[in-house]
Amino acid sequence: MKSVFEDASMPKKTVLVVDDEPAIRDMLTMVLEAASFVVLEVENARLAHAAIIDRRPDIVLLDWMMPGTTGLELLRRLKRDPLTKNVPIIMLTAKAEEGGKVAGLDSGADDYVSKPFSPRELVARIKAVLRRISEDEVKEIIEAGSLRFDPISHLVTIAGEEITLGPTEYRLLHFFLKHQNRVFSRDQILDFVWGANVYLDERTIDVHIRRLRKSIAVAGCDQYVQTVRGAGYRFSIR
Amino acid sequence: MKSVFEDASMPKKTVLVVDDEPAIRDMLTMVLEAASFVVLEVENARLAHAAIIDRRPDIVLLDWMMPGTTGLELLRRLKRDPLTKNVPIIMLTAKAEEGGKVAGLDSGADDYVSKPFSPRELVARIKAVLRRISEDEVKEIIEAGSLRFDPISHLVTIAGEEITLGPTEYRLLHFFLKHQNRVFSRDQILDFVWGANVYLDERTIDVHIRRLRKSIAVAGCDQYVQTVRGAGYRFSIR
DNA sequence: AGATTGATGACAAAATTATGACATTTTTCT
DNA sequence: AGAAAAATGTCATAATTTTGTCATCAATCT
Repeated sequence: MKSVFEDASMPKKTVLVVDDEPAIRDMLTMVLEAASFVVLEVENARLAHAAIIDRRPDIVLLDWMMPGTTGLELLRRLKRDPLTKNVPIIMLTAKAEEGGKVAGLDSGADDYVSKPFSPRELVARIKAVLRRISEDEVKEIIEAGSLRFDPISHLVTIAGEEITLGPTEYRLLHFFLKHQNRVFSRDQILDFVWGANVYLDERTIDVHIRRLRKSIAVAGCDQYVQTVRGAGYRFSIR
Repeated sequence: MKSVFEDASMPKKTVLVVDDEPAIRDMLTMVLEAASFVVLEVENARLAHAAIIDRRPDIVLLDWMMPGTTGLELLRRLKRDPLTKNVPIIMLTAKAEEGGKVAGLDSGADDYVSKPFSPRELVARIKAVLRRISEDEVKEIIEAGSLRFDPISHLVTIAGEEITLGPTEYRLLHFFLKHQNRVFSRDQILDFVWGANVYLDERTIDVHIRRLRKSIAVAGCDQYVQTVRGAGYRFSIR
């Protein structure tokens, strides 16, 4: 499966690079432009905030360590502002410090890449985040058997009957519906539904699977959520 | 910049170094071990072939210029043999000759590094190849007779009917399907399906063979799993 | 026939998944 | 803001499956 971003007909995505060191900005710009992104550079948090509102980048690469307002501070500010809180952000950190990692993700970063990183890895992460985001933007009704999923009205029905789902179960079901007839390991499910770098006990997935099954256990729809021993779970109407 | 990937939790990858010059082998070994690879060394093509089958390295570094069978020749041979053709290979060449480069890649090398190279570059290339390989690993639908094996949905069907397999039988069948019409000793099967350095009673293989046969005993598919007395087992639809 | 090698059924231990309960955290409502 | 309700992540425990070995029987070879 080729990445959607390699499609020349597709408008290029814009990345905002926020880093105080010109050398690093240059490096990132080179890498990202080679990967067909449009790159914007700013050197501090204030300019970053302005650029995000002004230029509406598709994603922001934010350096953790910056003089003045730190990346973390900016991250929090951005996530608080309704105008900017939907812009995906990838944090760049010098070291994989556990503390920083957790703090950053808790504050809403979509992913986290520690320096030094390989260009290939960075680009892959960016694309992964963008893919996740753009997938969520697809609002089309999905039907599977007697189950009907309507992302627009945020309504799930089985044989006409409305079903109530918690936020997580809703996302989980949406994910499954978008990728039917395919096994996913718990790891993958975690990545896609919860987001990268979320550390949860693998067993927690089981619990959510159970909750989802319970919720859609009407007309036997819970059978669509299938356990594949030793591999993970699969959604299939057969 | 420091080394990029240092994940102690990952099982170490094994690199086979094929080069006739001891000095170069030593150098490579040092570099690779520093990067947490397990290194195997051999000095010629014949030994290389044996080592690949025997030790199953995750990747091979192959010198272009060698007395006797050249690297290119070995590369072609490896890519022709179904048993070895999936092992990723990086060619090492003395100079970046355009011609050689093209020939090597055309013959199936996964990447190409020209000497002299920086240790960091070499390690980066190796990791890049390993990542690429593991990403698009074996998710191809395989059909044999009325049997259909779909790794994507993790589904095995015979004449349309779904078959249930335990994890081990599933892997065993997958292995057989990828290497049809070829006898494997129990030792080899153990290595391929259970993984190297796993000690199990040889008779256990028999039991799993039987379980696999029983599971696919629909439309006579169990006959595909053939006993080769004194040698091992073979999967063949004839 | 005697010796080897493979096939099978039975088991108990090990591994994996399902579930119900609970403490917290987040959201919603008043 | 404060109370009430909903949602979440973890556990401990139960329910299922899977797996490695054995003991025994069958087939093949010398």
